[in-house]
Amino acid sequence: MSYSYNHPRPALAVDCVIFGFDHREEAPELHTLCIKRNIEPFKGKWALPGGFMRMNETLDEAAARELKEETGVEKVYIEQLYTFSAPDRDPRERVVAVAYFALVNLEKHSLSAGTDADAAQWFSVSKLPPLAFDHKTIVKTALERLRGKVRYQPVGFELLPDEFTLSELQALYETILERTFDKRNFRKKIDNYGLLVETGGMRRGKPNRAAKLYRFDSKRYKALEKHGFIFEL
Amino acid sequence: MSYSYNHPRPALAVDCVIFGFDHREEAPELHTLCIKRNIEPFKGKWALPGGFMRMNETLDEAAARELKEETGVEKVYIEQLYTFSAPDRDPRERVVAVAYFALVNLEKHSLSAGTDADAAQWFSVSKLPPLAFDHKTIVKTALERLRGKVRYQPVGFELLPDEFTLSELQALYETILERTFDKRNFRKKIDNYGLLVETGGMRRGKPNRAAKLYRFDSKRYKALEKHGFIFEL
DNA sequence: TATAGTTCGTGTTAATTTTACACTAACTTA
DNA sequence: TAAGTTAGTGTAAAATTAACACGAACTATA
Repeated sequence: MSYSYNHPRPALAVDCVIFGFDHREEAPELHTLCIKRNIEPFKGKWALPGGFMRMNETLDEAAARELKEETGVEKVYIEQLYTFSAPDRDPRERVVAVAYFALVNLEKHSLSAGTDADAAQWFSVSKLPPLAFDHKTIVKTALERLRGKVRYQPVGFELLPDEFTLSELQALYETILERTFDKRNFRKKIDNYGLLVETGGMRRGKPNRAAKLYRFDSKRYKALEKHGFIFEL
Repeated sequence: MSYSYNHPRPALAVDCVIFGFDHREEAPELHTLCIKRNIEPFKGKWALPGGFMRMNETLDEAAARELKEETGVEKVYIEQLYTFSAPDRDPRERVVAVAYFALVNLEKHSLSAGTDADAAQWFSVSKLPPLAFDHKTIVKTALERLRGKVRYQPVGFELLPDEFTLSELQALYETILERTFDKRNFRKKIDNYGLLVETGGMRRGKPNRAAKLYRFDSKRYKALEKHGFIFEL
């Protein structure tokens, strides 16, 4: 058994992989929000936002807090990803990191003009800069989890604005899963689940036919989920 | 950013949910291996095997070590499950627990006659005794993960002996997923994947027709997996 | 104000996959 | 040798998925 409360202890940090998606891009991509470190170690390098857990908060709370403190992002979808514990992942001393991943609508959370571009920046996941610590591994793990998750849980909507078009939704799935879908078949499937509601609005502003706007009916999903319904794309 | 290495720190423990399955039972059930605590807190209560991470090992290593030390189980399938951090989950002081789940063949790991039944015992997951700390929550989380995982990754085989019959495999899936499968359809599907190899042996000893023995072809699975193949039940 | 350019929205058919379903074979025990 | 039990096998109907093309609606600009 050997429980003892007097072992030396690692520091315990949380790090957040924040995925953002901008449906307005022509060739949309997943993005991740990185922070430029202003202290050692890895001073000046890009890193995932994060920090140490406090003794009066849970890890979930610590992740949400760091997210807000470092990037202003709050009230978004966030879930625990994995705990990383390579003994040398921090060059100074032992730090175990509990990684989280968050999904945000990049449009809503695009960095305001006044923001110091040196402090925080979105990078497309295919063109990440070198990252501090083992953060590259963390991002990779988060991507794999997102790809797995998106197929059987409707989390993709978290990456879109509240109102979105079916084409935007399709582009999102095509981006994440790196494949294409047939437009009519995709719509048929989404339609059948009955999880989308027309808002009445239209997406205008582009030189082509306007598209209907929908929102995700999360109440209905929760109800269906209880009866064993499984979303699957 | 606010990285600092001088915060107060929680203790960091690992706990293991060990799932075992005995194909010889008439109404087979999933089991979990519990340890009786011989020190405070929760002295005398059942708990998941676990202990503190050491400064020179990873969490994976700590989990494997505790598993072996406390139950003798080694070289089995094990993966990180989730990190639990409720501030009051340990009545003494702050302890964050990284939970793992392991899958073992209960037959191979049944407690040898000499073992002190007071020290370690298998419980069917539907009849768990009260558990120390938040270990009940951990088991519940592990079960959910196992149910989700088993459907799209061939981990079920880890719960069976190296050689098993198709009926045993079917009973395993029916037990975990709490549903039944049609015998012919089940076999057809498994057959199509081409992941089972006849060993030539037969399961004898029961007063009925002997059944062919198979083993899981993990090499073939790994090869297929690389090309995007997804096992799905 | 007409035309070119672009995305939106829609239905049918064939192919594939999934489901439902029942009997004989093989072995053991009495 | 008969009774009891599990092993092993195929086919047809139903449901799901995949393939495929064109008119509608909107904007910009000629």
